[in-house]
Amino acid sequence: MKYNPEEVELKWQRYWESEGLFKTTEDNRKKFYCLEMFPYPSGKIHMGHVRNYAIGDVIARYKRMRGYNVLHPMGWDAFGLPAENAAINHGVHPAKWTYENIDYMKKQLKRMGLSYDWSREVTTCDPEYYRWNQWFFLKMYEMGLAYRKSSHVNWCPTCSTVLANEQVIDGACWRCDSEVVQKELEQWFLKITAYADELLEGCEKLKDGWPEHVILMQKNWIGKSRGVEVDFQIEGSDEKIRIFTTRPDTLWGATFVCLAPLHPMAERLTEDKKALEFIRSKYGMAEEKHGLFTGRYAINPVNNERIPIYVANFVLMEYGTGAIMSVPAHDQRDFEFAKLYKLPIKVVIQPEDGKLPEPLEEAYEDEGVLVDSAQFTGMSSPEAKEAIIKYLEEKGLGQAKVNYRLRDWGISRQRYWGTPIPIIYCDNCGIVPVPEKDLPVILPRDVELTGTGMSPLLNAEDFLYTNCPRCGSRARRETDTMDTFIDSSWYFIRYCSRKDEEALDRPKISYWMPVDQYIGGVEHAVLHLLYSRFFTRVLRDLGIVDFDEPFSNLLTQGMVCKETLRCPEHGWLLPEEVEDNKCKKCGRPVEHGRVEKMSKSKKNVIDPDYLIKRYGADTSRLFSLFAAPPEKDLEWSDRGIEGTYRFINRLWNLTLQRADDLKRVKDLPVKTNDKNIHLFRKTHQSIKKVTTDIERRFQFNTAIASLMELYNELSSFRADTDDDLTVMRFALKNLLLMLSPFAPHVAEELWELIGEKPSIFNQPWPTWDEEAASEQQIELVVQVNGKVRARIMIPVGLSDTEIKELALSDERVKKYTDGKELRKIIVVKGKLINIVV
RNA sequence: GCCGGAGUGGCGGAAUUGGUAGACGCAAGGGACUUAAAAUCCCUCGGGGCUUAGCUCCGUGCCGGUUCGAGUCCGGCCUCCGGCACCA
Repeated sequence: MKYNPEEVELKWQRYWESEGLFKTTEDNRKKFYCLEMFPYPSGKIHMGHVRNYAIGDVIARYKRMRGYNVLHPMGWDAFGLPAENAAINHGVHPAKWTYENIDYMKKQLKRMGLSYDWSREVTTCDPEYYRWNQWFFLKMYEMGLAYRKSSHVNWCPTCSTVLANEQVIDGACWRCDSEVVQKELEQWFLKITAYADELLEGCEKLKDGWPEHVILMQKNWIGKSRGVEVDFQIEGSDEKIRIFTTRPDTLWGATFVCLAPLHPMAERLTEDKKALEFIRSKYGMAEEKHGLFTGRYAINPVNNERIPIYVANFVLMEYGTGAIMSVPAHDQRDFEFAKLYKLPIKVVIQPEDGKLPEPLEEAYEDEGVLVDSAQFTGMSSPEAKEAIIKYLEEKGLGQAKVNYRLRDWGISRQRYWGTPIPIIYCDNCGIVPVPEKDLPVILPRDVELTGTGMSPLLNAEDFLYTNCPRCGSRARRETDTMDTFIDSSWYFIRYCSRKDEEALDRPKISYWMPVDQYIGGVEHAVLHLLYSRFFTRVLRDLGIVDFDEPFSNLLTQGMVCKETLRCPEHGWLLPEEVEDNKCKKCGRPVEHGRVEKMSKSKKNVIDPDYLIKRYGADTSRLFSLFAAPPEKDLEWSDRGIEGTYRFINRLWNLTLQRADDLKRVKDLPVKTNDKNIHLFRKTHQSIKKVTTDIERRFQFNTAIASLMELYNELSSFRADTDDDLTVMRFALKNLLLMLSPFAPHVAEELWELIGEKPSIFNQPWPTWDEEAASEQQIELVVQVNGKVRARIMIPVGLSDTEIKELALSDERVKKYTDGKELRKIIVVKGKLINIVV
């Protein structure tokens, strides 16, 4: 019988479903929560999903066999802009588009044979899901964590809508390419900065379970820095300018003060409003520096020097106090600004070894020794920082201060396809939160999506107008919807109970949470993970959860990449548009580009549907796990998947050939002999290798390699006696057990074929016997002066002296040692001996 | 610019704490089977040299160091990939 993946896979998928094998409930076993980042239902799954979910499924199935009660859910990150664009471009309602995509993608995931408990499926655009977004928002509003503030946003004048930062490409709108302007708009914010320090400190707890670089990115994003705020008196005024600096050791080198263009004092101090307007228009443009002298001076509080006050486009209003002291000698930005406007540059830090050149060619930003700094002259930078902060505090001139680069999270979106923000604006009562009993505030279906105006909800009158919950008079609803990152900030908690159960079931949450293993792309290393960590802490403060960190372990998988093909005339090409290395359309030679992340625009994609049809789910999964370790990028290879397919076929054919014999014989124990002991030992070695490879950072590629080795041993084994067959049965059973998390369907089928009862997933993971795995003889490597000169087989357990004697008496070794003085002999147990002459 | 990560055969990748570099797979070459092809199976497979059943030298981006011994540790460079990018 020929291996027919589709037949085998559908058979077992039906079996698993009818047995309810992956339905999970709480019990007294040790739990394991295995979670993969849920997809956006964009239409079809792509190879990145295949890889992500294959990795997660191996872990879930493996942990299950190790006796854990495994929670392995799946759902849909279903709100978002593409649905709205589909509506605008193709006239299909976002809801219809989204739910149809979900249907299709769910079929695809089921066809992959993933071990999900679908009864917990989450769909974020479902009112029963997003009502909780609204509930959390109301709670945060009560806690003072949600507030409304006017802020500057990216605005596309052509589309007349707000753009997220990632939708601004080189200062232009991603959709229509027109120049993006800054506009002031009232927006809702969540006070994530209230948790800045906690989120930073929490990184320590993640050290064991998260990749170092992700923790680092989180830390950088939070960006804690210690410094001091200092007041500079404005000459001829009672007012002071408060600046923030992390370099109080350079205070004596300040030669001017700069205000952010939007600093309230910039307006007051500047006469030339036109010039100020110009500087404001250059705000945030990193390429060029622009400044405007206000005509006023400030007094440096430490030396009473009179220094000019500028407005500068590079000074950020959002960070620190929105004003800085400028020390051009020791800050490159200030240096460039000083050069541009011919301002003095005053050196107050000298490097420990040597002297700075005069004139300076660039700022000296490193630490050093203070000069020309009154009583602090001669101190080192770190020591001076402390001393000067103390001095400023004592004199009442300044105060130590910690700043974060993390900003509060702006969650308002002028879009339709998202969670309505549950707020009502009443002319009498002002901002009124929607009462909890009125949740969910349902997103109306019947709206017109044109893509050019403001939020379509502004035209949905039934939605827009309501009565004020406080005074009953006619009032308006908030028409902005929430950032979709809200949806994904707590979905892992919703999975803890089934769809038809209570959403925030505390005992269930405390049983399953935190997530033991989270798996997803590194593109979410900052935002999604940070927001989830923030939400978890808010939920903790609400008494809903009893832990701080939602994800104990994180695996960030690499991208799936493929070579790009390009015709000089027709652009990117699909493989089938190429023949004999030439473009089919024009016959020009094809350029083989770099190996890049698969993307539709570059046409270097592989369609999972095609793969599964051609090779089956098992081969597709196995290859994506074998081709590279999970956290590294995976390079697609057509030949590679053929090889994986051949492996499964070989295993299939071998099992079928011997199935009758193997069914006939008993399981172990058996008396091993010189011939079959190799296979017996190899099996134990393989169990050890595969288990440690999975346990130790999920090295599935090498685990699969050892399964192939075991297969190779098995296929070259000639079973002559029943004892031989028993050993063979033992080897094959273990091979199938170990293969089952990787290629579940074929493992299940072959398991049944050799007379075992399904399901293989109710079997425990095999264990190895250290003694049975150890070799009787080892190959000893003999080095002379570090070079390999001989390899000799020796029995295990010899003493160092015996090993030395054996090594020194070897002819090949003698050649190098004869007549020479032995200086030192190093013996590495069980491996190697190095003779130094 | 700053902060990370990586660089190993023709290719994807192995190599546990410093201890046999190249596991496993792919490609390639040779052979068996076949009327033939595909599929399958077997053998070879980092490079050079020699007196070629063997022996020997070189070899993990480059230069240096530590060590009996370095792909692995240390210092300095080069290239590629990712993140942040005026955060004072």
